[in-house]
Amino acid sequence: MIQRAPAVTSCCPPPRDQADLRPVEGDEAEVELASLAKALSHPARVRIVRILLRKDACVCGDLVDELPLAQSTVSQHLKVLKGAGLIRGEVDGPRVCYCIEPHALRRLRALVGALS
Amino acid sequence: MIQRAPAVTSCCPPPRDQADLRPVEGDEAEVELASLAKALSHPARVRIVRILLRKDACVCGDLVDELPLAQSTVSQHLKVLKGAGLIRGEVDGPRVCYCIEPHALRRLRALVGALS
DNA sequence: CCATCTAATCGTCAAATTACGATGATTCAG
DNA sequence: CTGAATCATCGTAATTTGACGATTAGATGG
Repeated sequence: MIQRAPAVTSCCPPPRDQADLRPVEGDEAEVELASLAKALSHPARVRIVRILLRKDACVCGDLVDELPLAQSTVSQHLKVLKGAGLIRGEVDGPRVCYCIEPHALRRLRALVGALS
Repeated sequence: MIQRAPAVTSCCPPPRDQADLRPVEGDEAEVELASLAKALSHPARVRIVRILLRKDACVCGDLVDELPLAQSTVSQHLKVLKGAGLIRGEVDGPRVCYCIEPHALRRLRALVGALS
């Protein structure tokens, strides 16, 4: 059992809501959807997103405890999610605090929703 | 310019609407979302889905004409989409007629929508 | 039957993905 | 300053992906 300092509440305040005016169709939208889908194309990454959503606040290495993967592997998955813009990481002392990027999820919903 | 016989209208009649009772959370849902996302994790496959949606009816080798890819590559992408359950292919004489599997798209929307 | 057309499959290659342990960088406690 | 803790990065190996040309399998038309 590893002890850790209590989680900081909301080290990643949700950014201001803002409408996304980019189109949901066309070549760019297709590449964008493919990119977001690729980030979610691995069960571990879907799980990370779910954990971050559930905990609402941001966790850091707790993710490693929740996943049956090595720390370096989790770090790689986090990098992929961050690269796609789905999460954000904020340095908080020796830890890094990850949280969902809400507008990226909204964008994903919009793009998937446009597949009608 | 390649001439082809006129497209058959609706060789893939949409199946009966039916509510999907499977949960949108939990391990299975995560694997399912990852699987669907993986199918859409390539721009060519997103494009194929969009084309099939736009044409509403099902096209076959016309997809090859619309994509800057070799026939065998398109066939592979179609196989991936079919494997994920997103499209269906029906043999129509010497051709194969592909169309969207609407309930799979609904399922995808539900799973993505559950990422709240 | 035979030639043709369509689409799937095979074989191949380069590149990307996924996983891990080891190593580095950074921060904090003492 | 030192050591411990946390996390990123590196190096590596196994697997998968994506692309293509060539070939195979079926169906149609003559």
